[in-house]
Amino acid sequence: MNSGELASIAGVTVRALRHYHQVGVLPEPARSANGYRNYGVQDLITLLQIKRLAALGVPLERIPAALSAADDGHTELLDSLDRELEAQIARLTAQRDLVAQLRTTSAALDLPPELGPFLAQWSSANPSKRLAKIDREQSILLAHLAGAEGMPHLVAMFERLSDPALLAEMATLMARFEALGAGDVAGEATPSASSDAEINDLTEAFLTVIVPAVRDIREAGSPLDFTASAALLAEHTDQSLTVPQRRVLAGVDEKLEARLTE
Amino acid sequence: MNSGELASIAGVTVRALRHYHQVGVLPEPARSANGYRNYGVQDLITLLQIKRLAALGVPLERIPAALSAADDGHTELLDSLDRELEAQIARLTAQRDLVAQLRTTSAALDLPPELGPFLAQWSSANPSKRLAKIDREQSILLAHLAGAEGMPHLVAMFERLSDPALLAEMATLMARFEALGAGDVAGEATPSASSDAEINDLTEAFLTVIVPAVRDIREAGSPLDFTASAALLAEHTDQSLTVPQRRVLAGVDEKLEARLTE
DNA sequence: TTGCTCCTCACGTCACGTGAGGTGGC
DNA sequence: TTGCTCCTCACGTCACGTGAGGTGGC
Repeated sequence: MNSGELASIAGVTVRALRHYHQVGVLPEPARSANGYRNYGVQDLITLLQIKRLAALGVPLERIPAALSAADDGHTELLDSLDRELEAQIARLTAQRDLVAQLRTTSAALDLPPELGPFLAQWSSANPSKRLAKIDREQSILLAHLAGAEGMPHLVAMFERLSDPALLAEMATLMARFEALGAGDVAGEATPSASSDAEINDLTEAFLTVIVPAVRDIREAGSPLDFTASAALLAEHTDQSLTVPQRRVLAGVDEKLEARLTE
Repeated sequence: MNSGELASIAGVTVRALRHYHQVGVLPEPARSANGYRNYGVQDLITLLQIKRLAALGVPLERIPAALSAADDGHTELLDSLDRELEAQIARLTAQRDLVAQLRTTSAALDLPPELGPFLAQWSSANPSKRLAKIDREQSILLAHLAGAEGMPHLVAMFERLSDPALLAEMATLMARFEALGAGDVAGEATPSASSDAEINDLTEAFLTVIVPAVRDIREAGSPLDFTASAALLAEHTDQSLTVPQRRVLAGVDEKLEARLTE
């Protein structure tokens, strides 16, 4: 039997035979005068044994030991294979569940499925692509910073912010916000055309709308604390917003605490 | 943020960052004067997006396209991920079922689980290690040659051969067979001490015991046909048996057909 | 000076797949 | 001479892990 015959009888490729020789699970047979390998039945048997063990998930390296071991000494090997397979299946099943969840909610892939619906809702209420993107990126950051333990609390927060009345009010405010200095993104380049009056007005409007929600969230006693990551979050909004928009945000930030305790 | 900071915030290794740069999913950031990479929040966001898509099973190569695609254009991607995961889980589950089957029957790993119990039974009836090994190897060959379609018929054959009465008779015959020329394995080296009379006696005894079983198997109309592989199977027994043992087998082979039609 | 972080190669992983380039056999 | 099989390198796969060897920063 030469390589081709053995391979086709056993149902493997010739390259696989070579590989088995290389790693030492299948002994090199004698050669014919022309250099062709000359296999015997024993090689076929060994090859079939290799195939069977490999199909069970035994790594090639461990096959020689497994084959020469006493017939009943395989308990340990089978146990470890089973554990390994169980773990792999669990991982893949979790992945598939995630995929299924994303399919049913048809939300963005790059944020946690729990938050997807909120973001979808917000962006449909607020047609600005730019602001929607900022929201999504901010959510990605918040979700990661909150961690798995913080997720339920983050969800609770997002739920409060999705109050229909609040959303309705936010929609008009966001339109005004979007209109603020549209054009000069992330740079002091052109001094904005927006008047200080509009900036102040908008700041106050935001505060009015937001304060009750923030109050509720505070009172819920969420353990979430992003102060350690405030710099990161600030860097993000700074990069993404126009100068007048940043002024509004800064104003809201500055006055929020005072308004909350009023 | 330098590499170490970004990596620890995002929960990846620094080497992973380098890899993402190399394959182009994460842009190279600017460098500080000392050559250190200087990352920003955008890099963190991108990194978190990469982690999330990778966790879904999206290959790195496809991540940039997935991230820049329209939010709702992911149906196709999710479908293919789901199919892929389903197939993988099915494969692993089949493997695990196999492992479980081998654990409960605690049979040899290198033969099909369906045949394991028969071999275990035979080898316990016949304590010769050498003969048991030959049986096992022969079974491995037969199982492969029969293929998946032939397995049920092979099992039926093995079942018939496991008839308790037949096994009891075979046990004593196999002891005599094993005693035949023990010592000169697979070579004409020492002319065997076994008498021609014992060889003839044993041949006849085997025929008497085997003929009814073979008759039943023939009548069952099994579609199995190993004549195409007869040379392979013969090579195997020739290699594994002593000269007098081979004489017995040859005798059985020669006279079997005639006895069947008597 | 010591310890820590950063940097750039570059090989290893696992079981082969896939050419590249060359030589016997019918 | 042509087509087929065999042979030996040797690189590629996928997402990084793991040193090796060298240089700034506190």
